Amino acid sequence: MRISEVANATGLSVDTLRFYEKIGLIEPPPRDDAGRRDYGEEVLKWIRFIGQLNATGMKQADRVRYAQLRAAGDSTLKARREMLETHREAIRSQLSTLQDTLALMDQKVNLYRKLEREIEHV
Amino acid sequence: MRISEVANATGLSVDTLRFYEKIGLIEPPPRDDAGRRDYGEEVLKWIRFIGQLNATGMKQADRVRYAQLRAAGDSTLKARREMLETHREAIRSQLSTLQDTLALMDQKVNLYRKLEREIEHV
DNA sequence: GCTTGAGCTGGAGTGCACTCCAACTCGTAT
DNA sequence: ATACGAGTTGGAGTGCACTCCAGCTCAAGC
Repeated sequence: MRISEVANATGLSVDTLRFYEKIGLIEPPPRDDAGRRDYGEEVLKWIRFIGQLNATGMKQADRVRYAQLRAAGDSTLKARREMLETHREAIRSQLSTLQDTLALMDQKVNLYRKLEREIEHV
Repeated sequence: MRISEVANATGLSVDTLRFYEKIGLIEPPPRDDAGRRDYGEEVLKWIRFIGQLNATGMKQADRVRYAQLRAAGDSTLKARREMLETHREAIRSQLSTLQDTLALMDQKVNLYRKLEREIEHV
């Protein structure tokens, strides 16, 4: 796959893909005869995964660290698991913040509706 | 209340409080005889609220817009309610991303534990 | 009356995560 | 043969949300 195809398939820009490679978040893919990046299919799964880590608030430095552990092979399984467990806790705490705030939004929206009706009736 | 007390009570820094005032997120409080900011208690509630909007991903520009509507009084009730409803939807979508990713973390952690055991037994 | 500490202002600096640019090389279509 | 589009590099620029700084004033304690 060429870089533009990966961009299309993932929603990342071509520039972001090269940037991710530069910082070590994506393994440098092999090149074709013209020197162009030639990605394998498996990169799509990886990009989706780091996208999920991103969307759930993992810092870039940590994603890079995870990527490097992954690239280093089986000896880093424990370290990777520990990172995921830490992130899992971060997600749990975000979930509870979001749930609290969702309840607050519901409450405020109802209050505002009520106030809007009262003002209308003046 | 003086600015350092507000900082202490909210966890924001003194600089951030002044910055929030500069961009219109906090109403300029009255000053004492020496020209120092003299905050009322109600600012704490407001800061906690904007902190929740922040923690749930509302952009600064939108929080400022909400603050300005609030400062403008009752005629903006509808606009504020609509902002909160929009944000409520954003929260719902974040919740589902987080839940999906939490499930994925659980799955991966279990897989990693399994692999660690297998490698240990070699 | 002098030091210390908190607060003040306007403006510069920081860190993160991209995003864009100039100047170049290839491969394909006309 | 040439024009065009997609790709390449190294490096500069952007936007967000703070964070820090210099140089100042003021109030309270010794």
